[in-house]
Amino acid sequence: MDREETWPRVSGGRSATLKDVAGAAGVTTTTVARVLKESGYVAESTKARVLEAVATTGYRPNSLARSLRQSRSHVIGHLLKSTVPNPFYVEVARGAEEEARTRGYTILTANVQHDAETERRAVETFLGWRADGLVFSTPSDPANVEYAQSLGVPTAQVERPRSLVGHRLVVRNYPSAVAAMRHLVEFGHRRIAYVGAELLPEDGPAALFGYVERERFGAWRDVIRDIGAATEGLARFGEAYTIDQPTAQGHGYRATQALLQAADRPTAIFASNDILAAGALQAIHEAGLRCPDDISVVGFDDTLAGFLTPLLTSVRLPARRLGATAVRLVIDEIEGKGAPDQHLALDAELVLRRSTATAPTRR
Amino acid sequence: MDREETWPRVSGGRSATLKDVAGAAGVTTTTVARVLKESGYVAESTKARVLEAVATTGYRPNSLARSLRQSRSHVIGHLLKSTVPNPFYVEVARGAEEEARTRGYTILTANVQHDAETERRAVETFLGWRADGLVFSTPSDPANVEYAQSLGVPTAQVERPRSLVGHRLVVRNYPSAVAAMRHLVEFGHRRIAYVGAELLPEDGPAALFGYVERERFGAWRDVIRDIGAATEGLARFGEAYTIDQPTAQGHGYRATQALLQAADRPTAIFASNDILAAGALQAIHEAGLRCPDDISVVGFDDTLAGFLTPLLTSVRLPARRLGATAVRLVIDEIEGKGAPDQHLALDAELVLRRSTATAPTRR
DNA sequence: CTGAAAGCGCTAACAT
DNA sequence: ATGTTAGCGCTTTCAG
Repeated sequence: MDREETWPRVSGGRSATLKDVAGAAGVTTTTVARVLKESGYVAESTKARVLEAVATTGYRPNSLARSLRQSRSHVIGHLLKSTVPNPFYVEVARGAEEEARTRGYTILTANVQHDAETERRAVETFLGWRADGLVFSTPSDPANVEYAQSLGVPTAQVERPRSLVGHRLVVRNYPSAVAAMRHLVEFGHRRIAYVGAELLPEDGPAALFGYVERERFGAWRDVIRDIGAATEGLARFGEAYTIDQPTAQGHGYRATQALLQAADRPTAIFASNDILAAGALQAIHEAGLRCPDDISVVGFDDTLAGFLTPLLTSVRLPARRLGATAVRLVIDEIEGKGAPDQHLALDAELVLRRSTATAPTRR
Repeated sequence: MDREETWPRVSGGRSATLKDVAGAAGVTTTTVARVLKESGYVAESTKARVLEAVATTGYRPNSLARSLRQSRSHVIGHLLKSTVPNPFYVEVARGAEEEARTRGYTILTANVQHDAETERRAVETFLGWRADGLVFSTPSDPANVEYAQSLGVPTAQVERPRSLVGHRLVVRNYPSAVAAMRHLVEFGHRRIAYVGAELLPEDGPAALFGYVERERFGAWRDVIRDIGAATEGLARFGEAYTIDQPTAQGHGYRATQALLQAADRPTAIFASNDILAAGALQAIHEAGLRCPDDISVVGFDDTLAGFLTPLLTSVRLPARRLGATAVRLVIDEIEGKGAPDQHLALDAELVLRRSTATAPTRR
């Protein structure tokens, strides 16, 4: 009587079931279900009694039972290649979760590193939970996508598709990369280096996902050609997403170091992601040069840009929308609306900051 | 006969059940279950037949049905406050998933921003799926932790607990913060500024989670006192985890700007996280000064350190272990091993890089 | 407007 | 060494 507060619960520690609610309200489980789903005719008086019973018993629907009965889990499995530290994927995950929530779905996430085997196990786990759909951001092995798809489970591949089956969502890198290059050209730069990831062959298995690097590099090459400038020795390829743990230095740093030692060094660097650009800034600083006074730098992805010195001009990817759209396509397919195997391209956007400026006059 | 390959499946598109396997093997579901669980006696010959049937039908256990039947989902809900961009939480998530996987559990993740209401909804979702335990990294509202706990669901709070119930995992910030300060002192610094988050009152609701900032600040204050140096005007508090979107500038930048304008400016800055340190480096650069020649900087968390110029000396948090340990404590409690309400503290580690050097001789 | 009954796929106690 | 049976909590006909 004088107890402070008590959580509504069924005695015994187990949580209340429909039956408990029905018992408390003096009706059957069918009626309770009708009230909760707001479907079918229920007398106002019984409805009130049921609602009260729901409150006092602390009833919470059991998603397990519902999913089993309906053969529909309302679960979307999300395989995230969360290359640490990449805020891009965090944003993709957020977009995915928001979209899923508004549509009454739950997202199950698995952080897959670069590994095909871990990815396969994650797919198995998701299918074990009878996930209604799968989102790969991004896939490690096309076989895993095709496996799910062959089982009739809708899939979407985000940013770097590896298979032609299921939905594919890509980023239109080329226009914004061209914009970044033109931005440099407008500042009078003609000697612009490219520091990026290794290009993958246009045919063969890498054809699909290699488009990212090809578009970024293509923009560099095309603009350089347009202005009739030189390219020799100015394109440097290497491992783009990791940095050595002990030295904290990677391809961006080393490539820039090499570029700066050349007799005719570039006045600007176009890096194919922010991690590489960060390395470029470190090398520039160590060489006793200043960005953007001596050399301009643009990055890509806009992940680290706001934290670097100087603030980095970069291209922002539509991460959140990528995640949300992937989930939307998958749910639409699950629910029988919308065409399968859609292929969408989303736009990126150049964000101007402080790392670009007028090219220094010729030494 | 000449079909290339066919995915093992039961006709009709639905996935195979125990019954399908049993039918194919000419036994009952019980026997199949026994073979799959490797428990009880099964004749070698039947075992072989069953295994073959499993393969040809493409049987995959239904976790939904199993969980419902056992009243144990083997699911851990993980509420992640993924303040973008914070690789710390990504690492916590990885640690949690690895531990869960090795113990046969699945992690359900929800990215909760700073929001108590979103967190509450996520808890509801997890409980709807009958999660066996919950990990808060970190909680937004103590009521949500207490709610789960009151329902008999084991919880763990990571890094910044807000409630005294359930397991709590904290980081021992003080010793490594002192180490960072002593490192500066050994380089001859005496005028060391503190740039950090607002301190929270030691009593009241913030007492619990405010320890992080109090320990970091306390280390600064204690070492400064030990060496008998000045503190006036050298501690700057503000919003520590976000930066303005348009200007990409935050407290770290502005506080440092102010410190540098003072007549007797500090020779070193102790920032209470890497985001603040990044801002400090930006301000130092813009003021025409050089780090570490003119001014040294140390950060905390080691999230951005490897990407900054110069490479930042910072304190690394045991993120992965935090996630793994939280999951371990929760699972142990679920399985009835290990004490409830444990309170563990994990150590952090100073990582020396390039942003600290000998103090400049007095101007 | 409400109830009875079957069954989603699995497990576990109890036979045989 | 294998089978029978009941039931986890819910939804969904089908009756009334």
